[in-house]
Amino acid sequence: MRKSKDLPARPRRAPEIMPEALGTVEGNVRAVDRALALLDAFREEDGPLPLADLARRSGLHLTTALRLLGTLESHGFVTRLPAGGYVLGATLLLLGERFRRSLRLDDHVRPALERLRGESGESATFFVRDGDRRRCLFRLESPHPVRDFARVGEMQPLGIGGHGRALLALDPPPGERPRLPIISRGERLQDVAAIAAPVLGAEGVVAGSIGLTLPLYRFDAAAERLCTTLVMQEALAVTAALGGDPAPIAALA
Amino acid sequence: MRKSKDLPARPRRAPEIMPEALGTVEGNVRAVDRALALLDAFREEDGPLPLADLARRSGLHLTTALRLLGTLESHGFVTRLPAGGYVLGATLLLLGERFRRSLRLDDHVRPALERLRGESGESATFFVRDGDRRRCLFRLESPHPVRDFARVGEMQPLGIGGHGRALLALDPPPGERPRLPIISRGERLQDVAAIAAPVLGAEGVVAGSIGLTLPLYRFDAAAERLCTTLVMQEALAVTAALGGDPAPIAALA
DNA sequence: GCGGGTCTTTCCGCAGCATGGAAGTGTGTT
DNA sequence: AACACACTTCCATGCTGCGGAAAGACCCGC
Repeated sequence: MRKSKDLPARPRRAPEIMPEALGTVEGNVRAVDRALALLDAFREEDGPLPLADLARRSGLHLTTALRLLGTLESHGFVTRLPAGGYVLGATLLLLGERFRRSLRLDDHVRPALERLRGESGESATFFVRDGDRRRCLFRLESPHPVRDFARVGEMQPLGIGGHGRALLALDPPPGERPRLPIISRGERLQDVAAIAAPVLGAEGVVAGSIGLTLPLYRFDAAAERLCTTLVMQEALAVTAALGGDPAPIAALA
Repeated sequence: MRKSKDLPARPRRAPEIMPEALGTVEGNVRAVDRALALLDAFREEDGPLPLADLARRSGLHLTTALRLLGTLESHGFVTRLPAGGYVLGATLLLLGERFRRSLRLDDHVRPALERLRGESGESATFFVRDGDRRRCLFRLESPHPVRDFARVGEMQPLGIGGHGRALLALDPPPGERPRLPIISRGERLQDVAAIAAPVLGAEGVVAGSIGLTLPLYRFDAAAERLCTTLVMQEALAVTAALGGDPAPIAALA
């Protein structure tokens, strides 16, 4: 028995992946794929979307979109307005919070961000690595009328920008030795400065990156001194709170 | 043609709804229903869940759960940990924020909550009506070590508790005339006080309810005076900011 | 080491389900 | 009125998701 062992190694799945007219990935349940595509069709700023728009955006037949939306609605993933049109549903808020909570960062990160913003008056943000990018997990807006923009949940590139470099700072390319906190001036976004430092978790891996962002014109020598101090202080504090070892961070200060 | 018109009116769908062993609602796409049930299977505090647990909780066959989770994963709705087990995925955070943003309340409600908490030192919360219940949309935690609990996204009953009554205060039962803000002492939760007032949107309908909650033992006469003032002030301010008419609220002060 | 347990994954034939065309209803516009 | 458009219902078809079976992976305790 265990004949499969004797057979020559064979690809796990049919290798002839056809060119795929639609975005349906091999091995996925089509109906679910399409339903999730409908959720993705809600882009940033649009209000209620009519059925026809949603069907068009997701490339689905009207009938199909209607049926899927009905199912999504019965679970609270979308809401159908009496006036007509669909919006995202409240269940997403619940699950989104549940996701964030499952990372167990709220308790320590949120207060740290509040201290940062409180003492600097600038926007405070926390990113985590997500694959080969980074994702904004927490964000407190500066009270200033002029400020940069970023949204919770958003993805940004790794390796560039204050947080983008901070997340990699503890595994630098050979020969380099970054200084913490990372200071970026107009690096990813023009006219925006960022001061960021990595945070270590209990397992010794980088848990995320904490920092401040502000318009470049406000980032004078005094602001730099203040932000540098504050960010390092909180990076060390959060690391300690998470049970991590502050030494690798302090070593690069 | 159109023979159906000549037939006697018949129920739109087969009326013999079978007892439904599973929770699959009539007229829904089964595969999607099940996939969403899997997401719901992630309850509050549990860490990574193995496939078998998820299948059990949602009443699905192992094979089915595996397939659906694969699809969910490819859209970032769940993440499979290298160590084994599934957790909710980051896409939910994005969509959850997008949902909240679609209500267009952030800009005015969040700063108001910050002022409330700043001046009172207690937890500030904003609820909206959701069907015949209410849902916590925003929440800022008090810095006090002793405080009540509530989570963003959570549902609570209408008609009871400070916010539960505030949401109904402008459509009172005949003969009653509630006073604003609503003050609740240990009404829904023992030992918790709540001070809440409704907020009106541009259409003249109740947009939500804003208020403070604190442990009852801290709610003395001085605290009551302060909280009452603050909550009314912010309820009026947010109403004005949303383009609503403050008069109905002020009239009940 | 062996054997029993649980969890995970692949494979595959069948049935039932999701699919999309067609036609119906309804609302607003010319 | 006639049209255009958005939404909804109905239904036959054939494809797709289903779950049984079995193999693999890994953990135990003996």
